Amino acid sequence: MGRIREFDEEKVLDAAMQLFWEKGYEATSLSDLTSRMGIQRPSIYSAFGGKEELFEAALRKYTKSRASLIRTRLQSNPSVKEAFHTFFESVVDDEYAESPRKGCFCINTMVELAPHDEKFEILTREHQMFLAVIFQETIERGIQSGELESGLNAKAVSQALIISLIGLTVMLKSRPERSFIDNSIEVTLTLLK
Amino acid sequence: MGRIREFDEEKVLDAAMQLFWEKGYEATSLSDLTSRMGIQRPSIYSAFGGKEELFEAALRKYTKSRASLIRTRLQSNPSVKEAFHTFFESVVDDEYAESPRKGCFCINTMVELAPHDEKFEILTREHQMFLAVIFQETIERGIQSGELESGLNAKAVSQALIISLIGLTVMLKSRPERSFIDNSIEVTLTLLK
DNA sequence: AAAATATCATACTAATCGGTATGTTATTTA
DNA sequence: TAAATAACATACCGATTAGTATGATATTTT
Repeated sequence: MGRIREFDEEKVLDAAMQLFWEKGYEATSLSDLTSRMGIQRPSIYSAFGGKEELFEAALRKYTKSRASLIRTRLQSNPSVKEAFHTFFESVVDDEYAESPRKGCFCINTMVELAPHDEKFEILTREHQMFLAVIFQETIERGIQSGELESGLNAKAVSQALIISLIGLTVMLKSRPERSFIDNSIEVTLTLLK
Repeated sequence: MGRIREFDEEKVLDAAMQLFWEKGYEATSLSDLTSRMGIQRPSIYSAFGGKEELFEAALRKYTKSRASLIRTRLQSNPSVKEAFHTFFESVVDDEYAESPRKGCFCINTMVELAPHDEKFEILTREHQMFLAVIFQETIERGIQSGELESGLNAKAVSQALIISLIGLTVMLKSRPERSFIDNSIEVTLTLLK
């Protein structure tokens, strides 16, 4: 078997994820990566293949954990309206607390790589579709509990909320006044009737 | 005065704009620029200053023309609801026709540069604020004509629509099914009551 | 213990990056 | 027409890029 690996693959992948998330693909160099991951260049290549494969692995790790976090947050509140409101505001709070504003790794990738690389086009689209399903299930729960109108188009509304969430996340990068964001959330969530 | 400039500054700036719009700042090299602009490297530096200044000039040109286009489109329809619907769908149509999907130059910059460069944070934010005002004026026109309810919060709704437009534009880069987008627009525009 | 194997760190590669120095050509001013 | 000026094209700069060859080190298998 030979010498045993000295670094924790999950830990260094996590470090790479943070870096790619913050700076994007092109602007992150292998030197940046080696210093942040704490391992040497050839170790990256033997463990992950190359810069692009490492990026893909980091993105997959991100989307997986992100989807599970969102599902958990939405399920943790019996009121669907409150659940969405709390969730949207928590996204905003988290982002306002951060500098620089990293936004969402998947959305960043959608903008930077999806138009030029089908692999990332598919990966990012499927993540958004997955989130849309989580939203839809949550809305359907609200309809069944009687909190939301039975005539509500759960699918269409969930898709509109996904679009709004993306827009919010992107807009936050330009550091708008908080009222702009809060107004938008307030108005958009009136779609949950 | 010396020798006269052989290239049209507006034309080469337009070529640079197209390139930055399509590939972003980092992924666009000086070699890409010289071949697309049809001028030599030192000409870029003497006319614009450098890569970053050229990028900023290109972005300013973009935001200026974009805002004026949007204003025109929204004003061209006496019905405010129809105006927004037609406008949103035209954005989608334009993007579906394009390959690769360039999206919005300002939004791309918001994602790539705004978090790391205050100059672009401000520039992109102010463009969105400007668009929000155009939206608001349009909504207020609808209220005055009686097409929209007088109780409508024009400012808040316009901000929500800006957020949705951003989300739409970004989401389109992952080539989602058209129904996803159309559902979102349909639902979101019910905010115009 | 010896052979095999896989990870490690160092140093290197060719290519490309943004930016510039240099000398020539064209135009204006005096 | 001569001097001054500015754009032109070519060729170059040091720095950095992603990726790799090499040899030493550590662990497993035989």
